[in-house]
Amino acid sequence: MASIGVINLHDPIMAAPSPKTPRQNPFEGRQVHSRVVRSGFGSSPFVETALVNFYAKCEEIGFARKVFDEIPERNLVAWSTMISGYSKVGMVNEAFGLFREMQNAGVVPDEVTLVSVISACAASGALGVGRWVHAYIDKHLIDTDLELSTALVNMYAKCGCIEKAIELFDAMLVKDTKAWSSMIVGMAIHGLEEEALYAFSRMEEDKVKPNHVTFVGVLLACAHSGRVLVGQKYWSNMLEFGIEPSMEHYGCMVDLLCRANHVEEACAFVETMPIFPNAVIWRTLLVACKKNRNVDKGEIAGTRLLELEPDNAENYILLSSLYASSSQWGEDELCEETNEG
DNA sequence: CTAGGGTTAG
Repeated sequence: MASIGVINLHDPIMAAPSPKTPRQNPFEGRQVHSRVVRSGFGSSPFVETALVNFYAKCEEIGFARKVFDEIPERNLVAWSTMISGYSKVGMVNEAFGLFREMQNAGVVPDEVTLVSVISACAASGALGVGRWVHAYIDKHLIDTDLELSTALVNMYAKCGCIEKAIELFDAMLVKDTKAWSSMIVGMAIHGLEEEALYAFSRMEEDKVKPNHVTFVGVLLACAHSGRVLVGQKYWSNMLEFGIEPSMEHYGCMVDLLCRANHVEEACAFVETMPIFPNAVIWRTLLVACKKNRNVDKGEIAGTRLLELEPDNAENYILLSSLYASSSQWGEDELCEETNEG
């Protein structure tokens, strides 16, 4: 009997620096896949499912499906893996379709399967499906563990039912970082800024450590409610936690400063970014510059924006309205101004 | 005991 030594860690292929996630190295994974098939381990349900999962995580969803389709006896875990893969890459219709196929095949979903289905509902705003799954959970007495509860809270929040999300969240006995984050982000996107910030303070009292997603919610709440100083305080707080700001965090801060009409400060803040600002950041700045009639800064933002998204017609309209807003058009000036450009 | 799950700005 061949040992697992077929996959030899001293082999040149396997000895390459190990990536943090499979996503970063689909190439090596395919080498392993090839070896798996040749070594005869391909018929193990564990190996088959791991391969489906691997390809899905590499966003090679077509390969994942191919391996899945070739599994002779698909069990619950195999179905769940494929549904999860579709859900994660945003192919929600495929996720729903496969969930239906799975039930038609007589495979009964468990809480792990339903987390992926609920997550697909949240991503697509499919409240009807989400409610159906929730009813299914209640009817079949499926264990609503931490992950499933969090998925439900997130789904209701994303689908506009913030009261339902809060109700479920309050009923949870154990809440971890992801549960709190879902709730805080949900409150923030629903304009419940006070509640979001209060939830954050309760989270601290409960000694649950916030992460980068938690701070997206907190900063969002500050931006939406115009709390510039509070937002800046949380920004420092985030850095103290050793959380490296991501594009989303910078986006929230730019939004925070721009909404408060601190345009110059927002521009200066963007200058300090160690990562290249994306189109959302430049667009936020451009809109603020337009509103504050700051053509100089607006032009810079507009130029960067057009470099990043030359095919987005909206950007050209924004930039033209920047010039329009600054020229203070009156009846007499109209001709002069238009002749200039 | 080994294969599947939740949170991220506009």
